[in-house]
Order: sequence, then C-alpha cells, then structure tokens
Amino acid sequence: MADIKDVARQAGVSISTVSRVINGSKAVSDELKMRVESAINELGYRANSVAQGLKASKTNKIAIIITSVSRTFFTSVIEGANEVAERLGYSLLIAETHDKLDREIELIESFVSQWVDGIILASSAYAHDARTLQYIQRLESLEKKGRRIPVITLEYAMDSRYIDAVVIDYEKAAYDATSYLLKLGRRKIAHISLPKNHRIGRMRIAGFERAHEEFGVPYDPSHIIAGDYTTYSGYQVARNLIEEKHDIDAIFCANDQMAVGAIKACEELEVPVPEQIAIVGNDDIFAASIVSPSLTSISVPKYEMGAAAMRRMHEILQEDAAKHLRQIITLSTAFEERESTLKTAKHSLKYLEW
Amino acid sequence: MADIKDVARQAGVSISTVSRVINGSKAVSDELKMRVESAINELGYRANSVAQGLKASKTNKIAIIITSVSRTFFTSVIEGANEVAERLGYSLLIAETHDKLDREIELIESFVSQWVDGIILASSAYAHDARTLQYIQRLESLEKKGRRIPVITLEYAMDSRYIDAVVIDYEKAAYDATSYLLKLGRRKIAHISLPKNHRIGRMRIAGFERAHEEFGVPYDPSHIIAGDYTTYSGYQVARNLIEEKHDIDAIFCANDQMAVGAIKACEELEVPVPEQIAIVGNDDIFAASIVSPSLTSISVPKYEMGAAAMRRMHEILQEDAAKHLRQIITLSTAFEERESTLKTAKHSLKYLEW
DNA sequence: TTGAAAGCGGTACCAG
DNA sequence: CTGGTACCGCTTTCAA
Repeated sequence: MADIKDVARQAGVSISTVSRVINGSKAVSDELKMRVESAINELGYRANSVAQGLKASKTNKIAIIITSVSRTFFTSVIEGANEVAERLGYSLLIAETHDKLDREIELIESFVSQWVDGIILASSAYAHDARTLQYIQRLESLEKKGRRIPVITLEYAMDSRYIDAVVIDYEKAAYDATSYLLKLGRRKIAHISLPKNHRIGRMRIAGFERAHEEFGVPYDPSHIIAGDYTTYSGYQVARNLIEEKHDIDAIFCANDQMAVGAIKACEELEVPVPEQIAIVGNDDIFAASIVSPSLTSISVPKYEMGAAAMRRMHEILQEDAAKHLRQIITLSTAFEERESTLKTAKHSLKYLEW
Repeated sequence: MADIKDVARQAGVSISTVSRVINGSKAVSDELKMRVESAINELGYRANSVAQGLKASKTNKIAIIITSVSRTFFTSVIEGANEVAERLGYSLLIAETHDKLDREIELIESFVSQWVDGIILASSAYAHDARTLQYIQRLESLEKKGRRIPVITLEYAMDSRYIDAVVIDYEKAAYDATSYLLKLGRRKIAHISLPKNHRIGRMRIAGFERAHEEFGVPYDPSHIIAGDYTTYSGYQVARNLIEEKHDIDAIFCANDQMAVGAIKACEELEVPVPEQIAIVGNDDIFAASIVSPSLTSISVPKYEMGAAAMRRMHEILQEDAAKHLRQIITLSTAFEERESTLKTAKHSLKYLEW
C-alpha cells in the first residue's frame, strides 16, 4: 500500500502538505491541492489508522464484551451497538467471557493495551467479594495516556460513581408480568428465577412480590425456584412442579429459554397451555414467537440497549473527561401477549428476523 | 498508563533492556532482568499494541464481515472463529453488510486501512457482472506494506486463484435430504429454494434433481419455488402450494427459517406434519429443535466453519506469502432427523444453547 | 503557503 | 551484556 510518503513524492510536495490536504486544512494553494488529490487517487492512498491511532492516542475502536455471541439476547444488543458505531465511525471489537470473571479481567487488560477508545461490558461480576470490588476499582481507572477509558455496563449498573450503565427496570417488568397474570385470574403463580443471589434475579422477585401484595394475593415462597438460564433447567423445574402436584396455574420465567423449557414440559405431560398453566417469559427473543404455543414475554429493547450504550459512549468520548457525570440509562420494557397466556392471541411472522 | 520509558526510568536501565526483558531475549543479566520485572509489576506496564502494530505491520486483528449478527447461522460461525482467535492471540473485529455490496466494499477498504492481519468474509457478491469481477480482483490484491492481506470467504468460494474458502458440499447435502424423503416414500417433493441465480441455491437444486434422477422419480419443476430466506416467505410459498391444491407430500426448504414458515402454514391450514406433508430444513439452527413439530434439518457445522476459517487464516499468516496455495476447505453436513419427517423422532433439549 | 523536524511507543540493529 | 539510535506512518509545531 502506498503511504503518505509515496503520495508526497508522486505529487512533488512535502508530507506536511499532503497531510493538510487530507485533513482539509485551508492553508493549501489550489495548485498543490489538485496535485495531491490526483496523487491520492492514482495511488489509491488511504491513511493508515494504526499510525493515526498511535499519534492521536485514539483508535476509533470500541470493545464490546459479552458472555457469548450465541446468546441471542446479545446478538440484538451487538446489532444495535454496531449500527450506531458504524454511523459514528467506530469499529467494534468483540469478545466473549463465557461467564468467566478471569477471562473478563484478562480481556479488559488486553483491550486497554490495544488502546480501545471505550469498552461496553456485559459483566459477569455479580458477587460482592473483595475481588469483585477490586475489579470494579480497576474498571474505574482504566486509562491510556492519562485519559480515562470509559466503561459502560449493560443490563445492570455496578457499585461505582464512574461507570455508566444501560439497564432495564427489572422490578417493574416483573411486576407488570405478575400483575398481568393476576388480572387474568391466576392465583397460584410459580416463578422460575435466575440463580440465587443474582442481582437482577432479586429485582425480578421483588416485582413478583410487590404485585402479589398489591393484589392482596398470597404466594407460596417455595414456588420461587432458581433455574440456570437454560431451556433444560426450565424444563426440569416445570416438570417437577407438575409431577409433584404442586397446585399452580401460571409460571413466570426469568428468561425465554427457561419458559420454552417449561412449555415443553407441559407439552410432554399433556398439561394444556394456557388453559391449565399460563406461561410468561422474559426478554422476548425471537424464539418466543416460534414456539407453539407462542410465548407471552416481557419485551426487552435489546437493540436499543446496544444502541444507547454506543451513543452514550460517543458522548462521553466527546466530553471533557474531568467533568464526567455518571449516567444510568434505564430502558423500559413492553409486554408481548401471545398464546401461552391467551389462547386466541395472534402475532405475525412477517417482520421476524433471525 | 505507564509506557516503556517509565519502566526504563523506574528500573534505571535503557529502553532497549526493558524491551529485551519483555521479549525474552537471553542477553540480559539477572540483575537487570529482576529490576525491570519489578518495575513492570509496580507500574502495571503492558506494551501498547498500537505501537507494536505500527512497528511490526502486524496488528493481531482479524476482521470478520458477515451480513448480520442476528442471523443465528453466523452467530455460531463467529463463536467458532472467536474461540480459535482467542487461543491464537487475535482479536476479532466484526462488521455487518446487511447484504449490501457497497457497504461490503467500503468495509474492506476500511479494514485495510486499519491494517488488520486478515479478513474472513461472508460475501454478498454473488453476481457475475463486471463490478463483481473487479471487486474480486481487489480482494486478491489487498495488502499492507507489500504483504498480502489474506481473505478467506465463508460458505462459497470466489472465482479466484488466491482467495481461500471454507464451504459446504451443498449439492450433496441437498441430495441426501432429497434421497431421505424419497426413501420415506414421498413422491411429490416441493423445494423452496434461495433467490433465483444464487450459486448456493443452484447447487441445492442440482442435488435435489440428482436424487430424483437416481431414484427414477420425476419431479415437477414448478414445485421448485424461490423464497427469500425469511420465515414469512416460507410461510407464503407453502400456503400457496397447499391452497392451490398442488399435489405435494413433502417440502425441502433451503434454510430453516423458511421451513419454520412452512410448518406454520401447515399448522394454520390444518395439514398434519409429517403425516400429510413432511418438511426438511437446512442449516439446523437451534430454532429447529424448538418448533413444534421439531424440524428435521441438514446440520451444517457452523461453529466449525468459523473455527476452520480462523485456523486456516493463522496458517496463511505464518507461511511464506510468496508460495501461498489457495485452499478450499469443504465441510460435510450431518442430518438431524426430527418430528417434521418422523412423528416418533426424539431429541434432547439438554445441550441446547441459545 | 510551504517544508523540515519532532514525537507518538515500541523494536531492532549497531557499536562499544 | 548494554545503550544509543533509527524507523514504523502520521500529525503538528515551528521556522522560513
């Protein structure tokens, strides 16, 4: 590839002049400008962004760290982030933690040494132990050349005064879903939750409880059972609930994967959905509209989550680092009613992309 | 962040010495080595890979260009590529074309100027026009500092003597699927194909035809109908076939999305699957095991496709560029028999990840 | 308006 | 075994 030297030689001008033309500085005579431009075209020159990066300490690369690209939830998040990134001129570096904190920490350090401009992070650091606290402190102090490398977390906000986040009002979403079931007349609602002590899981449980309280309906705490995200765990938990003859008429699941598992369990045990047991999922990933019966779900704006994170990242990168004010962007959810709670619900395949 | 100068100062040695210690050159006294190492630890120094990249003309970044991350097919491909990339020390840059050739071309140029070490490309350049030929020539000649930037295409091989590829034996896969249906006794098989003139689509049609010939079963060419990848198109085509009372007893679809659409059409029109119409998909994305009836599908090794591309990329980057020999890696498919062709087929949710 | 030169953070060569 | 120095490609300051 031609470099700026070649262009300068070809045009018979100095490197500085070429640089001026490229960066649109006014102070170049039309004569030279023309010569430089045609040299650029002839040689197909394009500035090397590695060198630019080194010079400017700015790479125009944003890293996005998620647990796994095959979690379709993140797929939409990435899509949103990428869309905005492209428009703003950033490239996206992607990496997966597979829910391993060690890996996550190593990735962070690697991206710092790559001088990414910012990091969008779906963290696996849920605990409250010393290691996690130390890690968060580290995240707060990432920098290149004295300038902070901003981190924006997805899904939940860290205990930090610096780290921005794009989150969902989980409590309200769970409240809405539960209220909906109660309004349908369901009185014995089970909840397949996230693993114990998961922050987001706890918020969902809080919403679940609040709805019951407000409706004056008691619930059985033993019907809040932890799953592990997977379809199979939803299947197992639902199957146990039914086989052990627990008296339930609805299941609210903390994600769609587990809800699909629950539907499969009902299908196998010939429990009619929604007649005997209504099922509500969470996230509204595309699979929700594909299963039979189609799955009623809390619709999380996944695409928007990625897009918002990237927009915010750009904002932060523009602003004066010294006066950074942490911002937590809370997105709200919608509710998609489908056949798993309402036999006659209709939905369209028309705009389904996957 | 500390740079190598800081480390040198802190350790009281020259920059060269620090560099030697880092890169494990033997010629350093234990004394100095120790001092440098503790300086590195104290300062938390890690080499800036932008500077390294500039110096070495090697960024350890591989770009992967796909149509869209939300196509779950690519999701698995990325996962495979990323897994291998991490092990080999590369970072993955990701970009989407949304099937626009203009965008694809621009992305290529952008990545060249970013000095990526290689590009893995799921191209949208299917046509045979002058523009495409010119584009392929450009792909063959990407370089940084005189060294070629290798391109490896996914899914199909370009008309090129240089560009490696990881592909599937589409003809055989379609042949297998069709033979399977014929063996089941189906005699009136429809095929919902990819858009007209799509190379891969044509190979599938060839396999479909060969199976019929070998079995001595005639087929109705009007039952090969192009879809457009989407669930909705599969739904529409299947619905038309049934409503217009075409006499068919099986549908082989060029992807799973369209197959799911076909299943939905049958469901709506109360045509029993597989009793009256058997349905076979293609790709075996996870949705195939979620729909009801679950979908029999040609299982494409998506993960392996990404992994193989990345391994090959690494090979090429190691070898002497002058003696590069183009290699086309053909992966073979498996066949997943499920309920859409065999009522009693069983499958497990246990290892399903999405 | 133009060119020369310094410097971004490393690596590697050469001299001592 | 160690340090000085040139250079990777670009931007920017300074001097002319």
